Amino acid sequence: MDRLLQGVQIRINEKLYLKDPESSGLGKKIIEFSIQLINEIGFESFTFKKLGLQIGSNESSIYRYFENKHKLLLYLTSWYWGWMEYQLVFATNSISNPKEKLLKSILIITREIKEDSSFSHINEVLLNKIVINEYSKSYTTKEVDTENKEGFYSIYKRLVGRLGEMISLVDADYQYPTSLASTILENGLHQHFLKEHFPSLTDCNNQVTPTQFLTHLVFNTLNQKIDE
Amino acid sequence: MDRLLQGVQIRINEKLYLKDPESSGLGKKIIEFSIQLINEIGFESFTFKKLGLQIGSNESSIYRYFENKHKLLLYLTSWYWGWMEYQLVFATNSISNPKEKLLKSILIITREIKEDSSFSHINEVLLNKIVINEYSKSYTTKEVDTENKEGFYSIYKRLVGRLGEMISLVDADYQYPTSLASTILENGLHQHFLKEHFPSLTDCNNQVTPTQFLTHLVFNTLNQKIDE
DNA sequence: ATAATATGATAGCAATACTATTATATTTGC
DNA sequence: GCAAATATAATAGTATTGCTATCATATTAT
Repeated sequence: MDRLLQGVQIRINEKLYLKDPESSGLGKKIIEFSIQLINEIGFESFTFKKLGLQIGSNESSIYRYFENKHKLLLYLTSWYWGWMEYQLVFATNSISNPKEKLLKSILIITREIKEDSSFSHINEVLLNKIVINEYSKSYTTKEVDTENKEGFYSIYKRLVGRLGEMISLVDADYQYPTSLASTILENGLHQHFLKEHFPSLTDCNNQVTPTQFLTHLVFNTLNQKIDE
Repeated sequence: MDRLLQGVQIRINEKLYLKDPESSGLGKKIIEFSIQLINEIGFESFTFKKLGLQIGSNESSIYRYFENKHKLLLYLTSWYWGWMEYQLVFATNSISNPKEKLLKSILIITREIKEDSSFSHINEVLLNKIVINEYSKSYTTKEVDTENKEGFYSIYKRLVGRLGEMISLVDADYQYPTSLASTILENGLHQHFLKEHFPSLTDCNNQVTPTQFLTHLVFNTLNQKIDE
């Protein structure tokens, strides 16, 4: 994974930024340290002023890259889903058996990110935590419908689409492939969240992973055995 | 349902308010109109000042009932889950067949609330929409662990517990009853959200309900046929 | 009628979420 | 290597938010 990604750039909707953060040192610092700071203090308390302080830069300079922190969150999460999509396609491309392919996809999507692939200034371990804790805030706003039209969620939607297709390839008669796909994505995050903050609301723990739960759920729903 | 509920009060954690909103006319107005206003403008834009304006009351008076809008949201959503629990217990109490009981429970939990039971100042149709759109904000905060210890989520947790037990009664060997229960609760809301804002991410629509999707999911997962 | 309590009005304060302006670096193009 | 262009920094300012405090005026209870 590592080496290969160095040549790949994840394409983010251009309307999410005023100036491409990948185009300068300051831009990259904004991305790198916003991930750290959001993790530390949470998205609500996070401000451009505090970020400026952290990176020894000025609030006004950050505003030249992003209109506001909401757009920054959309940028970060889009990057995450783009990265996820890349991993998914890369790892499953060569698999022809539909069941095996779906199995692998569920693993990639629902596993915990434990090591930074360190191909860039983006720490995927921390970004994964941000997505677990804050992703829902990016779409539970009054502006969601206009922002959806602007294409701010298109990478995520594409990912759900890919997963839905894989489900249909395993069972063409299954009636809810898209709902099941979105459930895997969303519940994958949610079980990780519960494991951390509400252990009494999940069976996942250090022994049992969200991947196991969801793999069992999906394959039983599709009336398939997991044969290897 | 209607008549009976008039004699029942939903018990909310006392730490969520400074003064019980059920204890006065102003308190009830706060609840009634906060539900309306949050629905109209969204939780982010909602402020006590705006609410005061709506009910012809003063910002400072509202602060005598609730410390802040976050506590108010916790109050409203706790009420919702308490109401849901009441409906669940009431409707399934007399059912002895475990499968039938679970089937009914899934229906109650995942159905759309279409009519106001109008036994009080609380509009359940609007409150259901708030829960769909804003519930995740009540727990995706940096304070979630302390607030959890204070018992602010206890009603929701009890509800997941009840559902998990019902699942185990259908299939005692199933390994993930609690995760499945929390998935039903959470994904029930999420599919409704997707139906409204991201129709391409769900198979649910005017013909297909989240209830159908989740019923199929749960019973297949438990390797059960839905026999009636 | 008086005392207690609830509500309303007003003021004020620190932080947020910006925008605007001007000054100073840094980069680039010739 | 220098001027011009561009990027960043510093400072100031504004409306709004999220409160707290104080005092005045209703309302209710005894």
